[in-house]
Amino acid sequence: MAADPETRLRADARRNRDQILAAAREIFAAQGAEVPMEEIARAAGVGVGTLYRRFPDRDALIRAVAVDNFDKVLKDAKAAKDQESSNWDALIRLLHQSMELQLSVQLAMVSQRALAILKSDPAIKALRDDLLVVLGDFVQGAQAEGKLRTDVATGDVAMLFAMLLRQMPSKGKEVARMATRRCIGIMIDGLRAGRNEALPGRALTSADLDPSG
Amino acid sequence: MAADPETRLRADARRNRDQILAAAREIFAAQGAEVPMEEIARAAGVGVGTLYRRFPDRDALIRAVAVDNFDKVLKDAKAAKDQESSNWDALIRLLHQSMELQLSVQLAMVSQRALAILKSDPAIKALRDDLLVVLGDFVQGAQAEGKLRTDVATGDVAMLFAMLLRQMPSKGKEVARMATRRCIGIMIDGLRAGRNEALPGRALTSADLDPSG
Amino acid sequence: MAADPETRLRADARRNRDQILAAAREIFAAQGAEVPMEEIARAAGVGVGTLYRRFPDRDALIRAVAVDNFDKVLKDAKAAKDQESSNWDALIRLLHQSMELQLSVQLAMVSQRALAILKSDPAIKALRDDLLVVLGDFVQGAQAEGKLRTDVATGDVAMLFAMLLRQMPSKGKEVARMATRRCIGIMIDGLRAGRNEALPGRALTSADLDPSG
Amino acid sequence: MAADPETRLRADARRNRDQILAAAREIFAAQGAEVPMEEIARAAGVGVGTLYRRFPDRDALIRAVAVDNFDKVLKDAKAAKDQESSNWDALIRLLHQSMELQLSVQLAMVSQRALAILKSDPAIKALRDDLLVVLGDFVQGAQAEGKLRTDVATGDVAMLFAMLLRQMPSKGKEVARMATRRCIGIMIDGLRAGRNEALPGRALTSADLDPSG
DNA sequence: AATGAATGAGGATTCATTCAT
DNA sequence: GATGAATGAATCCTCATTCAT
Repeated sequence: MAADPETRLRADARRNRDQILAAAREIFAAQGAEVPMEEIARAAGVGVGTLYRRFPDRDALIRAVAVDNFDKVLKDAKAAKDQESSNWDALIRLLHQSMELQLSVQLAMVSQRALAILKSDPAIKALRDDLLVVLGDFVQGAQAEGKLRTDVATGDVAMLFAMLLRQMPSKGKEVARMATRRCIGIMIDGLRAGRNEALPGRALTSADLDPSG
Repeated sequence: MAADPETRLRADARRNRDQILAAAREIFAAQGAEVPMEEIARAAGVGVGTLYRRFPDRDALIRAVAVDNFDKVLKDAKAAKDQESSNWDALIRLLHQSMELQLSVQLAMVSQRALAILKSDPAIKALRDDLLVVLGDFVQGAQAEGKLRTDVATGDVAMLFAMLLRQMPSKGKEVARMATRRCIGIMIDGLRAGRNEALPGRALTSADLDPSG
Repeated sequence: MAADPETRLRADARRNRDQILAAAREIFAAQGAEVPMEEIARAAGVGVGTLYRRFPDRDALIRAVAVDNFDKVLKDAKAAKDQESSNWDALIRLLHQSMELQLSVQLAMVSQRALAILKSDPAIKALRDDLLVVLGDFVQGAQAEGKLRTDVATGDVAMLFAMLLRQMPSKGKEVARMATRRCIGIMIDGLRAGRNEALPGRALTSADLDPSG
Repeated sequence: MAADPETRLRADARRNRDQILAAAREIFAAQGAEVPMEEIARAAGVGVGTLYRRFPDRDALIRAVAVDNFDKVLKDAKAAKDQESSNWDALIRLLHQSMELQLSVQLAMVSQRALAILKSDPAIKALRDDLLVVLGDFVQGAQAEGKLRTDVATGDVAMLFAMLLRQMPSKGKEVARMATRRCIGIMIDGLRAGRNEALPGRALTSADLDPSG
């Protein structure tokens, strides 16, 4: 008798949490991270009070959305590693999937505030570090395979990756989608080993991405 | 006695206007378009009242910054056309210069609000259209020269261009600068005529960029 | 479960709304329609936020006060019609009651801004039209009774009425009250059928009051 | 050589002062006393700086407009006294002229702020006192002549007078003008000696008008 | 636990007044 | 003296967060 109601509540609570997270992701992606909390609550079909019960303040919500999404990227990356036959293919697959992830990670880019929040969250940092490790494996592996140009490093690829994680400004969803795909294609061709101009500077490593400097 | 609307008592007034515009550009670029007006005024070394005398509201300021910057990009593009020996070189130069312009055009991408404002300003629209024409010339010219892959069109290049017009999130200015340069290099290699994979979809034209759809 | 838009959680909400309206009426009457919103909120014993939750902006508040008051005048007029034995008596009663209503309708006269707002509100227009109809009945009835001079029409009486709906500037409430009563008495004597000088111009109708010309 | 430039300047200065005063009167009458100083300056065809040189602040300007106008009313009253054959006629003439003065004295009524300012100005107080003396003479004289009802006193008439000094809200200038004239006519009929109902309270004297209580 | 009303601090904007030209 | 640019205090309004129901 005591266990059930609790389980029951948990189910409700989780549903609420998920709805809020989903609504927040969508709205953040569409309008940036500065939307009124009330609007997010409305989109999630709950009252503001409920939203605040789950996420003590806006920062917590932003963090939660970000964790949720980094998590997805990481899962995708790992899946790519497992399922693709070469590192180069895994890398290409990941770049292509980035398109699907636009709605999420772009958060960090769209809002200075969000960026500041994310930088300081250990959970997010951990996920990000994990992701960079996986990406680093891809890069080294693909270079070993002779597919990826050798004058780039993990940081370079991450940068390209980050660049893609934005919404393309264009006529409509269709075009935006195609545009992203084509940009990815061009980038991949630019990354391919073989006939390339020398790049300026030095290869960028994961360490270069740390925004704490 | 004042010859044009840009003379007279403008010793200080013009100076103030320029300072405000410069401060706004920098701050918008660094922190997005939602910074307190007072902060911009402070950065410009004037009182809020002065800021509002020059620009009736935030929208007007955003517009002015955008016009100012599109104007610079366009001037750069024309200079590239005049001074470079081939269209391919002009295109490369323009892509590289885009780095310098990050602080400006990114405005439109960083803030939904800014984007909405810019879309509706005829002056900005005109500048943008001009820019697309110049870019279109480069693209066709460079393809005629055999330097640019022929399965891309103006819209593709504009998209890459737009993608670059953001601030790279990274350790410091130095790294960010290098990162951008390297991304540009990779993109250029991806654009080079010759040995490339087929791109998905169809070549994007200027028309595909029109956000009115 | 909420039956109409005026029930539910309105124990406090409705109380607040009423307090705000009452405070606004009093303050508008005393100091004009330009008082800081904060002062109104304070007088109503609520925070500004609450005021703004109920009335999206100052205009809405002015409108609400005006509607509230026109409503009262109209109710009074209808009561006079029902309870007085003659139209002349009803008219006199209404003129006298106007004194009680000073605090309200004068709004429209005291502030250009308020006037502009009221002119454009359909709800207020409707109430005003209703009031003019009732007044018109009084006028015609009283003339038929031989009590009201026949060279006046509804518009004339409405004008006198409007003139009374102001605060008399004078030593104190007592005197102001008496002054109004005496002015009404003088006007009534001036309106009485019988021994009068001819009035200039033509009788003013309801149509002459329409400020849309 | 020394005298002339000074006289010359005086002429200019006076012209400016008069233009400002005229503009202020018109604008105050039309829009109330809260219009931006800049608007008044513009209407007067001078810069704000000049306005402020003549009138140290808004209050001073309001005071000056009021003095100017009370002065006119007083002159009119004295002229009426001299030129009309009876006190009753002089009183009637004054009431009628009140229409012409609407644009001015209404100042005091339209704005609480203006009222407060006027109350505290000795020059205005003196003019007002003078006016009340003249009006008192009219009243007593007309009662002696058997034309004015004897249950009214100066204060009553001043109240009626004050009531008229507002802009009538109506279709247009024509109608407003006629409405005022007709209201005056009705009031005069109400004031006429003879066949009247008893008024409530007691006759109001000049002392009752003193707003300092 | 869910809801939405209340609060008030924060940021936008206006305008009286001052001051350099 | 005249002008209009600059200043900043005052007021409007929004929205994050808290709390009574």
